[in-house]
Amino acid sequence: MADVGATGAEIRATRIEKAKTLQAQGMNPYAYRWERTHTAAVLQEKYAHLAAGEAVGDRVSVAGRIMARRVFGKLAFFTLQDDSGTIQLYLDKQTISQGMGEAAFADLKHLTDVGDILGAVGTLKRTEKGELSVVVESYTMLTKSLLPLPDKWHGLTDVEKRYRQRYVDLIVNPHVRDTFRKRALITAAIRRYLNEQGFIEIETPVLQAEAGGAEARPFITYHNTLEMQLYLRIATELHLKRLIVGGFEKVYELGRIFRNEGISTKHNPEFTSIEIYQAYADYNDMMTLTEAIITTAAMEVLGTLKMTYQGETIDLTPPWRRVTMHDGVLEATGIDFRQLSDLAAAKTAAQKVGVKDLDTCDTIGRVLNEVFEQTVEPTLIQPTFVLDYPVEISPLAKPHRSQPGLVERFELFIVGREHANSFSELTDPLDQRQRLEEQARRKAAGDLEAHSVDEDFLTALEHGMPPTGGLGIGIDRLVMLLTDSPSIRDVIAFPLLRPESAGGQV
RNA sequence: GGGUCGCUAGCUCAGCGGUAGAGCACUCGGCUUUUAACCGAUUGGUCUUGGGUUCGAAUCCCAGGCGACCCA
Repeated sequence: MADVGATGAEIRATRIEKAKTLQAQGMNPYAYRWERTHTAAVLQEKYAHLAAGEAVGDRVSVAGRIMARRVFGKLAFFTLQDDSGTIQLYLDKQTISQGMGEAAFADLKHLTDVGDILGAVGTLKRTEKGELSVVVESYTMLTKSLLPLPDKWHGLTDVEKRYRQRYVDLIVNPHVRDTFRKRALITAAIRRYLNEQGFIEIETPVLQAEAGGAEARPFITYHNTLEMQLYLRIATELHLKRLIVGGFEKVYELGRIFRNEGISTKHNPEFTSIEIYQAYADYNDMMTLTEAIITTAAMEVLGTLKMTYQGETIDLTPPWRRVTMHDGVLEATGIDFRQLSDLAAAKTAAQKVGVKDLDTCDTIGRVLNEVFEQTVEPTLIQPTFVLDYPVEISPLAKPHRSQPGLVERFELFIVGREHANSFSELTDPLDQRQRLEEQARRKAAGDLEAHSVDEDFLTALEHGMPPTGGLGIGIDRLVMLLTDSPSIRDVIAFPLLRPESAGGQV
């Protein structure tokens, strides 16, 4: 193995040789199991009291990946990383020779690399420099790594490589593992809270004959035996409502949604939402529930409701501000849409305050929404419920009990982004049919995101759905908020990327 | 969809018309208290792909690929 170079291929070849050498010495470089007594974090805590230079005879067994090697003539220090943290291995020639024979220390120097997964048995001591260490009596190669890890100091920073090779990102960037641990804590805390409140989680179909429940373009797939086109769900709404019709009074589903739309720092084609439906409740109850869920999640991972996101201070302490869409727009622009009854006048007023892209707005309500999105949304940094949306952009929401032309709907905004969407659900089957048929007309006229008519859903409503409050929360955005992550790709383990080999290789 | 920027050694980056560079990693030698260990010696490249301009292209031009950011 003399004269090896340092290209990736050469490093790999060298390591394969090392694995063969280990094998020839009777050590399987791909072991079956390891009996571990302690994780790194448990050791660090249990022996926190050891003073520098102090040693104890307790024999422990650890395992993990070698993240750093500092090798001297007859002494070496390895940093071993496991799921819980890191622990230093103190490897001196004399101790290892006693445990494993004369050649063991030289083998350690020549046959192990950063990246290998090692098991080690030994006693504990805190070195004179203050690092808790396992004084190794014997070690075992558990897995020989063939590929080098990124630069130990700079790590892996290339975002494309981080997403494409997330396993490397996770090995060398500890905060990435933290983010996904927190994501798991958040979803677990939300489920625990809802279960305690008497909600049950029911899984509804991902494959659907009609993709309904939201304004979005679906993914299309094909079932061979049925010989039919199917859609991946764009929402869980219409099936969860069927369950309310069926007599469940508190249901939810936390799961994957698919929308065939653009990719950005805030959008991944598959993402996770939770939708929650509660019989005999309205959107006011849902606001309280939203506050409870998000504060529960925040306390779980942050332990406080006062937090920062990308340098901005956010206070999640309820109750959160509530403002109607009309009042929000009036505040931001001086335009009072309640005084406007003419589409052209509404557009003129909107243009006057710098709102663009009004061409497709064919009703005053849609103009209002456009003005809201462009002038108010980005300013809603602290948690804010925006209430009472135009009926034409809310085809599944119940008409407002006192405001004609509006529905009982709110969206929650934090750091200028939508985090939740909720209605007093529309339960009148005839009104619902009219609204969906209007959507179907828009779809026929070329609106790719318009709702489709789901006849079975309408039939369910005709059997009678109790008054119901519904709520959807975007889990990825919530995790972004609570982990201070700037991009949705930071909270999705394997975000969708175009394959490197795709396209016009000549 | 439009604009801007990026892609050079395993990793992080220089080089911007004249023989392809550094640090870390790798390999070899030395070293029993390191933690970005240190000292010494090597080694490592289809400069994202394809065209073009030029005596000469990593560098300039055109087109493609992949990504990042901003805008829609």
